Amino acid sequence: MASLNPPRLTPFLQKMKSHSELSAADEQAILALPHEAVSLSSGSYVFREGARSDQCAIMLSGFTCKHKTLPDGKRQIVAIHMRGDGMDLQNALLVSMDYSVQALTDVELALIPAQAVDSLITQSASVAKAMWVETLIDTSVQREWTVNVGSRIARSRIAHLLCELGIRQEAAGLARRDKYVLPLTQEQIGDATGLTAVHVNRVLQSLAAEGLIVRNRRSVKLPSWDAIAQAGQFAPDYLHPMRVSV
Amino acid sequence: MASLNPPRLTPFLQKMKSHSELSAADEQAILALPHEAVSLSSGSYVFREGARSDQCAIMLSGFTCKHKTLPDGKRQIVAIHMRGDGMDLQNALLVSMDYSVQALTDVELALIPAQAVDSLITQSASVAKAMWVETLIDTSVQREWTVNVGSRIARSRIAHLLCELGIRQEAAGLARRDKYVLPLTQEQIGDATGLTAVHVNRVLQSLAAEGLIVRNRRSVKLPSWDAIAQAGQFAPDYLHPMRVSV
DNA sequence: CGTAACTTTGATTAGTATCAAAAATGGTGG
DNA sequence: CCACCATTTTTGATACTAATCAAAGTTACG
Repeated sequence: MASLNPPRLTPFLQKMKSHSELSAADEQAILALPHEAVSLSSGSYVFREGARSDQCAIMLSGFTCKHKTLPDGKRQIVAIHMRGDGMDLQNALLVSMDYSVQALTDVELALIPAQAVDSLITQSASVAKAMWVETLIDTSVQREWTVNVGSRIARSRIAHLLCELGIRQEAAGLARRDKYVLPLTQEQIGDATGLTAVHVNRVLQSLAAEGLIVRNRRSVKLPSWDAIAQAGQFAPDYLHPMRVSV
Repeated sequence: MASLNPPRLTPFLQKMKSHSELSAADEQAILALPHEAVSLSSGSYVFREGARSDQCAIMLSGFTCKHKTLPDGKRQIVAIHMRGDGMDLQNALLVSMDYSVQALTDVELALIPAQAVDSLITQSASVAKAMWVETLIDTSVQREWTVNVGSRIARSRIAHLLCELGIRQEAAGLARRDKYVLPLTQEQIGDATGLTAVHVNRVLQSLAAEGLIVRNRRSVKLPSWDAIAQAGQFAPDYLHPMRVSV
């Protein structure tokens, strides 16, 4: 189960270290967390709404999203996860999940027994704090998503999402903020921004016409960061200590 | 500064105990947190966007909201707080705030030096976990707010908000879920749901005409819980271990 | 009692959803 | 490597929800 060579959890550790001080012992303990590496193909579910899980998941590669489905069939994507992100750390402590996690691309992730996380944070106060900070940042990002879908017009919502994905991919060492692989279909962009796929398509075309984005298959270029950031009212503070290091 | 008689932090402790096991020593330690009780009048600010604070706040009475202001002047309320809620516990660990906290009514709150919270969680792993759970629940609520403004029509958004406020006031021992004081103006309901005050007014009138709500000054009655819950697609699971105990 | 804040009403417009279908793309098996 | 099928993107026409603008009532409050 555990596998230390190569240390799979390194991306997660890096992210933790970007905002928290960890001792060498803490780092070792995190890397030594027992886990199972799992590969899933695009579209498959990591967790399903309402299920109970005793595992925490950490993204190793690819992209997943968290989404909730409404009685009328609508579906809202509430978060996107990429390399280094921990998902459902709360399974270490909580209850049943009120959302699903689905693979947006082929993904690899590490599944950690929730109990192992629980005992680690019991042992180490600094790891516990670091995990807490992870959650605090998640909350902060979630607040900004609420703002995005609640207060911005379609054009800004989409621009904002594109900026966030750029910054986060850059922070994760996956790409440059102004040129990256967009892991979402237009339908999914709609689910994340509270718009229909048709309208997303029209907005993307208009952004392209203005030269704010250049689309090429599944990748986007953002020729002028300032321009797209302004269109999206994007201010990266809410991503917090997610330092950009490329 | 500290004041143990009467123990002001009891509502907060109760909320923590509703989801986490705490030893007698932990309970004492929480109640003994040094703090200053502060009264603010409606409209005044507890924290301001961008400021840095070295204090955590706990609601003792009244209502506050968290909101973010956009460059175009729009404002999105992203959370509402009431008795027992801890706000900005993250100040124990983090950085600058990317939102403001404003009193919706006259409020009393306890201000705790962030450093005191930090040292408490360093000492007690179980308190640290309980604080973490608080944050996890906040995130869960925030996800549901994202869904609310992102995926629901106006009528459902408002109904959902009314249900949440009812359940939470009931859980906090402030009122019954089906009859409580609504601490928001229609403008503020609009800011929380991503609608204009004018439209909120019209939707409230239509909900009243259907008999789903009965308005009387600042209080609401919800004659049929099932009906309003259905209108709002309200499923309380996202509030998690917030047990209802009246 | 007077004023500011809040709620309500009416008329019009703008933004986005909806519906339907065609075009393009991507992956798969023969 | 091509043909085929499913998925995704694109286009067009229309409907509708909610925003906007403006102003009149109403309520709360000092």
